[in-house]
Amino acid sequence: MFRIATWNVNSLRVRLTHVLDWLATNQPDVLALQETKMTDDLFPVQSFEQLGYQAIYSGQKTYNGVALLSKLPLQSVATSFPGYADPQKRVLCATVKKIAVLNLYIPNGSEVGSEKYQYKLDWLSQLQAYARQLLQTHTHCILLGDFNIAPTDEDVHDPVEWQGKVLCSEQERASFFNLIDAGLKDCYHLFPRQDNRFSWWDYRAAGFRRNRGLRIDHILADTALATHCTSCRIDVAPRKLEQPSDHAPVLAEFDI
DNA sequence: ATGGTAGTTCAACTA
Repeated sequence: MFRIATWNVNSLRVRLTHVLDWLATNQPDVLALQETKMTDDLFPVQSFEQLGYQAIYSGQKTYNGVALLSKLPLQSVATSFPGYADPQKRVLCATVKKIAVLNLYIPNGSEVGSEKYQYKLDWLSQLQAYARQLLQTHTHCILLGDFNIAPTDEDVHDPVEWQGKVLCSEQERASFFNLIDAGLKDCYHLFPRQDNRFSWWDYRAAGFRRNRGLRIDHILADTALATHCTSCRIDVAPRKLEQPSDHAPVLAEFDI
């Protein structure tokens, strides 16, 4: 059995006890974190070691930052797409059990047509190339993280309100399905959909209380590995705690 | 038509 999860924690400093509690309860083999918002010298390595997790991380001050926590040995780490120099720390790749695990914090994009949106599209085209490379060079691949893309209207609380907006625009969605077409499955879709189950809710305007959410955090597995997936669920429990992240963790299980 | 909150950092930015 292999259990892997993703969680945008929106500051690991603030969310450390939430993450430690969640690890202790759910016992994933691997947890991918996004938006750690801390430099590597401040990463709380020992807190995770005490729970039996090795940590690798690529962080920066104030923004972004990704990490992988693992009970199993991690190998061949990469912290960027080859040939794409990005000062923003959004990528962390390692192999676990001969699976290439790619932890992603895809840019938000701010607003359709903005400079940040163009950066997102450029970044996504870099991801396309790297994902294809990984799929060719590794028997198994898992891409997971905060994709900042709601793939279809089913993933949006109010598709009319969100139509054409960032996270839902045609170009972003096309890029997501282009990635799927490279040979990946959205593990969430391998099981009956939990109605109106989202992974992110805006802190503003009581987004969570009103379930005004989007499903933008994903776990994708290569088609062969996907046949071994036995569950994939969004865990909203941590979103109900005091001082929660605006994202909920997503957890998938494989019988390998 | 554009606010609402949260985190980092301490005025303004990102989400």
